[in-house]
Amino acid sequence: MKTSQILISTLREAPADAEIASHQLMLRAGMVRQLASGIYTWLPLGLRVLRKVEAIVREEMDRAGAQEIMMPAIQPAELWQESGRWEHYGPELLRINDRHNREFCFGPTHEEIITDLVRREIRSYKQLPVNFYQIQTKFRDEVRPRFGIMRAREFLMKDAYSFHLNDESLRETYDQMYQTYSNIFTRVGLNFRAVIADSGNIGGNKSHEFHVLADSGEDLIVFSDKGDYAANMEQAVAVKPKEPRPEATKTMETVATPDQHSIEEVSQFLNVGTDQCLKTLIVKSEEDGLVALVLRGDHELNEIKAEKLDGVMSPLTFADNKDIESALGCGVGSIGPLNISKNLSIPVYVDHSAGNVSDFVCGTNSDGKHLTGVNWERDLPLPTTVDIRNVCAGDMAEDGSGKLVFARGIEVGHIFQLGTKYSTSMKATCLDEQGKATTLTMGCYGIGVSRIIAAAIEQNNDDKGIIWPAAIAPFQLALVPINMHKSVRLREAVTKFYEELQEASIEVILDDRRERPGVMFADMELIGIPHRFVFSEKGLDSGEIEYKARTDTDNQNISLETAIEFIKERLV
RNA sequence: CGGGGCAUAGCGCAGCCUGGUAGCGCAUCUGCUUUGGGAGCAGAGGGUCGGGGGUUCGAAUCCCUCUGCCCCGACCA
Repeated sequence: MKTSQILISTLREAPADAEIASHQLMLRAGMVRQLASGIYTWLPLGLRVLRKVEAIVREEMDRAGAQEIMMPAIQPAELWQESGRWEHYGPELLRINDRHNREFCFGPTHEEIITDLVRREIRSYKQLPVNFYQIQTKFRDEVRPRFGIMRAREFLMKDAYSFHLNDESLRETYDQMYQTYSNIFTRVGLNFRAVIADSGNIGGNKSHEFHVLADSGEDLIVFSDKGDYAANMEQAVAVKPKEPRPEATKTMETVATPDQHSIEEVSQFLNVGTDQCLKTLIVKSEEDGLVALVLRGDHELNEIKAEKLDGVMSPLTFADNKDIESALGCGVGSIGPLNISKNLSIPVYVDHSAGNVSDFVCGTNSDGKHLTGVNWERDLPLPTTVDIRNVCAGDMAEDGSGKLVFARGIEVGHIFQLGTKYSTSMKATCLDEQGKATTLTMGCYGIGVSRIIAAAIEQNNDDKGIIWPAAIAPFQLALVPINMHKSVRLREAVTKFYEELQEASIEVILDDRRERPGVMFADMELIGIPHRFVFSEKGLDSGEIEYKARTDTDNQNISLETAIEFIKERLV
């Protein structure tokens, strides 16, 4: 390809809207252009990258025995009503009506469609297991699209759905997909990590997210500094403290704490650590009542964990000030666990760590005073403790292999053992060996194909621009001739070399624009081509051309004779 | 959904406070010169100042309204 044949639309300055590196560079390098919030056009260069990623995903999925299909982007409401998600999915689901005023949606995911297909087409256990996938445009009307292609509303996704007669078969395919995903992200050239993820509401199911590690990542992931344990923040288990609770040494006293509300204020006022204070959060229960959650003052509530507790409303909803005033007779800053279950008969859940503090400070359920020297079991009963907090850096990993460290990640893949959630509601069955109708069990596996590109740039860029991993670069090699228009000899030598490279199936882009060298260098670096040859009159005299990898700091001269061999070695 | 900000040429911005026929840099086009890290000179084109309404002799500028885009937040006891 020559630059005269492909749109090179580079920008010297980043558009003011773009914040993070990948967004700025994709715009500056002419990979994408925004049409509306979260909706992008892919320009020729960007599309070449997208197709590369797609090809890798497709190859690995095919290798794993999955079958490619393509389902409609527009889906009828009936199927979503059948699964129950027409009501539950919320405003992220873009709903549309056709000319007959029938209801449809633009697919944010395809469980309903594939389940409908499979219940019609798959009759016998002999056809199982089966794994269908597609690479297709999705639309999710995100609360807040941001960071360009990273969190777009319209985006390209690979989604796969497997169907099985039993859980054992599901686990096999799940493990295979885990391996396939690792292969894909390794081939793309990403530094990634698989982490344990939220397994949803269906018990016993497993889920892993694949995260590309990057400081700009929206997700917080934690992993063991020594072992294999890795999880996302929502899911990371805060283990129960091993050491026993210290003995009580103080007597319980009520102290005046005028106008001290937050944990910070109270701990400073009383000159005790925040880890010696307990905070009591009041959330709504399923039956329109209240539930108390008790945490150490220095710990954060994990809402995902909390909303799974018996009786707690899901999604987690904090009680508002009015409810608290009327139920407890005090402001939010003065709540304490003492007598709360006895007097108000609301359930109390105590976090493991909070249950392990002695001589603690807490609210009294009346404004202007707090209790000090409070101790579990002596002053109030300690219920069975639960895990309802976010882990902290330095906590012990769940598998005991080491201490937890934090990193930021960009979620590029998610695999999930769905179970029978959709096959039950949509009655997807097939006949087993005994000729009996059996509900299928299901797995689903997603990859954010377009997001991979943003993630790759986040991990690979410098002040000059993008540095593509070789596997997804739009071109492998840039040919930059200097003053080609002034020298017939140079033009002929470059053209001959270019044709030889094409013969050798090397993906080369020849910069045949009549630009000054600096412009061509800057553009090829911004676009992120991994390798570069420079041709000049001077070099031809000695039969040499200049080579520089995108990541090199210096040029090296190599013989034109051996240049093709030279580059071939570097492209393997 | 709540809060904040922005909207002037393809991109980046100034002008607005204090109303008087719209400007800078880059990019684009033409010519000449130049040619190893985003060239120089000369010239040219390109704007319903996001839309609508109002005030005024006169609105990019003041007022109202709508729309779009960006950012932050949605863990507080």
